[in-house]
Amino acid sequence: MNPIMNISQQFAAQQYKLTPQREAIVKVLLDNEKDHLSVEEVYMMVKSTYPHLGLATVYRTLELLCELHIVEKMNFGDGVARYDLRDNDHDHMHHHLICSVCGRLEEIKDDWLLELESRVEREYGFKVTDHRLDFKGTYQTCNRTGCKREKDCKAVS
Amino acid sequence: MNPIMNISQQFAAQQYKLTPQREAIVKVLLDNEKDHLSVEEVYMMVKSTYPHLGLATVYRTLELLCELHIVEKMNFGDGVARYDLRDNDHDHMHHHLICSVCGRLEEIKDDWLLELESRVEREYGFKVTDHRLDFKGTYQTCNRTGCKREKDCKAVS
DNA sequence: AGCCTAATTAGTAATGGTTACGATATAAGC
DNA sequence: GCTTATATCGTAACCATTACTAATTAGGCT
Repeated sequence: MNPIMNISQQFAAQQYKLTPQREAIVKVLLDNEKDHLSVEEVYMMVKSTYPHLGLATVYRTLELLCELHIVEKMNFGDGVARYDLRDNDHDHMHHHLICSVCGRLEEIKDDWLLELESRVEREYGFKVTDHRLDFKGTYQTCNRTGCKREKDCKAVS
Repeated sequence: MNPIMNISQQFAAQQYKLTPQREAIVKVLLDNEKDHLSVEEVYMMVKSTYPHLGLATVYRTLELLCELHIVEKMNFGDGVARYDLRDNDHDHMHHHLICSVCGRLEEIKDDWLLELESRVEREYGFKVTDHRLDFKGTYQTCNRTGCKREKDCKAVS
């Protein structure tokens, strides 16, 4: 099914109105589904096709999309929240590689933690509903020189 | 070795001065090593034994401790940075359980990811230097009723 | 097609965590 | 003790986010 139709139906089903602003924002997310856009980035991109748009609307819409499980809000320690479209099938299951050299952020669309989650349940009596797994490091193709300490310390892991 | 002596040596080794303020802050961290204190929490606790203390000093000191690898800065999505003492032996290796019901945050002092890290290196050409693994869910002892959606959406995962 | 009304938006002010800054104080080496 | 680079204090500035108000609009109803 056309993803925008799908999302539009989810809006209607919960009595949310599908305004042109919301539609434009969703379209930007779909066009950039590989990225993890910040609010400011989404704002800028939507502005180019819909110049009359308030920043607060972007905040409100992304929060709404989060509530509808259409996007996931996350924080990579650069001081801004970022949003990622959720897969219908894999739900919350993906991990990240964050390169200290080039800053690239790659997504691994796999769930490697099923084994560990059952172990947590067994050993700690803790039923996992969601998880987060990020790896920080460097790509072998990114030959690095010098010390990266400062950059790493400013960020929150 | 006395941990405060150890840290004091690390300060000296890098020509940082061991001021009473810094010592008081480190002492609070050592006294609460199970917790993940926020800046404000550290500030309050140090104030009780060292009333004449500026908030900015706490920020600066915690950043310094992070630079020296004595603490780790992290973000659990509640809007404030939190700091955790690093083990000398296990370095960055620990995971978290975060309970949606009671808000409890438990640390797992184990490294379950060595296998996955070598897999990342093999399959993605990515050399891991650090990682983060958090599980969200509920303790079986926390019987829950109702919907938790809203709370989860406000937070960043 | 044209109302009605609750939902939505724009614009901006307020908030709150964090950082920057200038003047004062102080730890450590001589 | 004196010197000086370093650290502290208090506060103002900063910036992402949220709250608020008046004006607009989508969608249901006739």
